Amino acid sequence: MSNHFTPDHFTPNHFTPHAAGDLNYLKSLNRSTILSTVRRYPGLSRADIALRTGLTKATVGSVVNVLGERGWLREGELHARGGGRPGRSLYLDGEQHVMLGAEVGVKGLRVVACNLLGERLASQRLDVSPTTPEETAAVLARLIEALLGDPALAARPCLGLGVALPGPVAPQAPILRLAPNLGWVDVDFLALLRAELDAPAGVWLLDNEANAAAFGEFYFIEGTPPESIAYLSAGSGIGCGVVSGEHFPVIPRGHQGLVGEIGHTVLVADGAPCHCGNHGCAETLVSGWMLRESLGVAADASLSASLLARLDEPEVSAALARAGRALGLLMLNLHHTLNPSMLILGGSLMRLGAPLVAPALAYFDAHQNDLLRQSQRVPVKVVEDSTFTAARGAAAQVMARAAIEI
Amino acid sequence: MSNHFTPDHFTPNHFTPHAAGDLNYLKSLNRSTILSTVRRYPGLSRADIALRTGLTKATVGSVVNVLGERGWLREGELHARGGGRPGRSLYLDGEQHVMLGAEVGVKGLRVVACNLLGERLASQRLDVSPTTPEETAAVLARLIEALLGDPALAARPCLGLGVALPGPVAPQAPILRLAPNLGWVDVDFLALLRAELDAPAGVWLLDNEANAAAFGEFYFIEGTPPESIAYLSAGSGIGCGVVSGEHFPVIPRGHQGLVGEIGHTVLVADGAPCHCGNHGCAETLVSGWMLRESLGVAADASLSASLLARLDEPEVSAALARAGRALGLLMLNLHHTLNPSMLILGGSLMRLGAPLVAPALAYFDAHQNDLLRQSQRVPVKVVEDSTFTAARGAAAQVMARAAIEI
DNA sequence: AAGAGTTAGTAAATAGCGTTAACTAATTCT
DNA sequence: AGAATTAGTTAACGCTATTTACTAACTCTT
Repeated sequence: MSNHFTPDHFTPNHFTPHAAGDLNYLKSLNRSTILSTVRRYPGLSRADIALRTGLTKATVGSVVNVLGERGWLREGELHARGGGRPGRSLYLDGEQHVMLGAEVGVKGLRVVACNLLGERLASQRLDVSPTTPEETAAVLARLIEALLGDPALAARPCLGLGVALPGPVAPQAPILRLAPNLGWVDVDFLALLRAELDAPAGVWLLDNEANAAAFGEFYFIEGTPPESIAYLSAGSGIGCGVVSGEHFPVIPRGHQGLVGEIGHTVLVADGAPCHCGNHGCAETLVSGWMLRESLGVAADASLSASLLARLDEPEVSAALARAGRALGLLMLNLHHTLNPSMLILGGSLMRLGAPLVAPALAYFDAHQNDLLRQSQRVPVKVVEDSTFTAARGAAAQVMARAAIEI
Repeated sequence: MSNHFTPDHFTPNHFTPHAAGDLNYLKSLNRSTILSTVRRYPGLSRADIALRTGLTKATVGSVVNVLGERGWLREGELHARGGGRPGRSLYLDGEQHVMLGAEVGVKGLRVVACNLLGERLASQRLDVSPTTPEETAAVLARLIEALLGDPALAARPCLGLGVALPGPVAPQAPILRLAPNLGWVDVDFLALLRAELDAPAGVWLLDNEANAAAFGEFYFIEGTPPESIAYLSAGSGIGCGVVSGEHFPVIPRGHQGLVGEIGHTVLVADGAPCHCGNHGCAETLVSGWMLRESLGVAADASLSASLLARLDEPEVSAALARAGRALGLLMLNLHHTLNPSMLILGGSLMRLGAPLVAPALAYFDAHQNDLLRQSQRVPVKVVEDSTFTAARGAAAQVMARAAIEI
């Protein structure tokens, strides 16, 4: 029978049947659904899960017990609802498996190890700008080895490794297409990494930084899960990842992996030249590289620290306000094209804080049109420190994939 | 067991498991997969289908035979490939079932009846501008009754009725949210229609015009099926529908049904006022209503006929060229946000022909950036006459839904 | 304090799915 | 005419979730 879990790297959990299914598919579908129900609603009992998923108590019971034996679920306290026999609450087990996640950013490398709850167990960072893909893979490999040096961590079963890169990834194969801010083109980064590293068994995945971050924020979100989110990543460049799907979150990627490349939507016809070869892109109005160039911040200096120290210069504060309004406009356009039910702002530019973010939110609020006003204001969440967000998101993708391959 | 086929009106064929599945689900999944394989590749044999879907010959054979008995499939000629026993080719049966589709447009009403091949068996049109929702429903009901007056048509089993409207539809319920160009707000059009019409049994669906058109163009496309398409509908307003998914085409709608509302992306910060209550939207640069207003075409006159007759006026040809370039820019932005693998241009503005379309295509070609140049140019198809495109698309959605409910 | 009532969870029997393996059918090639 | 090859069907089989009946564990009532 055809395999629903072929390692299309880009569909770590894309459960939409792209093929027919057999009984194994059904089994895996239901096991994953149960697992995701516990992830989204920690503390449910077997009976609660049966009610929510539509499966019978018998099915849920047997699946839950298997997942318990394999270290994915643990039982917790008894419910106290009154009535009859109390249900036993179920949780993802944070003490067994781990996933590794890594990010290659324009300004540094990040590596994390997470448990099934998305909690960071350990992390490593190196604030150097990547050079060639080969050298970067070697450095990242050493960083991962350092992380796995912790014997407590190395003793846990590892589900795999996810890597996030600052550029679109081909939808058909785990290959970086183009990273304008690194100067990389068509890089098979996982192969380079594999040459340097044996370490984690399991799935190896590659994704765009914004997609990875979006996935992680959606997958491990606390409270009532939203239908979908968009993670707007504002750093050296501007990108955006979208995730939706309750049990099997999907990242739309499009034909060339360009879904959410809103930094290169043209806002000024024949405007200022952009790194991408076009003119008047959103990145020419708001982005790390544009602020750096226009305000003269050295490549090796911290953009946020430099600019926050110069806030009294009218030129600087005006530039940040202008960039903030452009960001607000991008947020509006995002809602008329990808229309998420929640917007998360992240990326290194968020460290600039209110001088950038306040004008963005104000513009966004002030320019809602009739279409948007028809329904409740879409919530916006700001992640001030997203140092490990993309790396953790890559780890989340590993978990999602592993969960359907159990 | 929970029902995977709950009439979420907006997921006529959204087969992504949003719930666990039982054996019925599996059965329906495979039956639909086989059906869609025949739709996409007419003339395959049972053995071909088995190879393509991964199902066994035994399963395919039994399912195909049932679908034949129920009037969905018919057998055709024998293959002539040499080798062993020739396979018998299979086709969707165009002689049995019909689906009805309707469109309420700013300039008129359209109704069609299609067979399973998407062929138009009959149609009706009425070139009047809709007034109130109630009156429009009554007029449309009479039009549908007129269509069903044909006894040959009325004798066929009908799968249902799909209706397309010029505005975003709520993702949770079949309700029109807002049609700026009709002045309608929160209209339950299917209920109004039901009050006037008993006629077709089966599924009743409601969708946005661009989504419906996109669905139909994708569902009934000839030749090698693309992974995804975007249908850019340029009429009184500018909208866009996206469809992807080989066996179970999905229309992303987003939280408020605003996916693809690119006509209201802001391209000029604080630009000209738009019907939507904002300023500087794409529709202020290219749209039927904007051309009408700026070039002084009466509301009851045909926009394309009027302007084509005035092409020698420099003001008119310059305005069309300007609008065309804006359309080209929108096409570019579309590729950096929704990134379809094929772009189809439709809508009433296409009747303007080369004076509008040529500048659009030229701009699109000339401004491809490095990201787009990384891969093959995305094909663009122009539908000159899209009178019945949306109505047929609505009918296609009915078929897709019916196919999983067999 | 004991029993009724209620809900959680388990166990065994059952119906239905796709697969497997063996078959028949229909063509071409030698 | 027979071997080889491919298409399609049939019956037995293993596995799935369900159904039905049961046991377990609590609260509430009397």
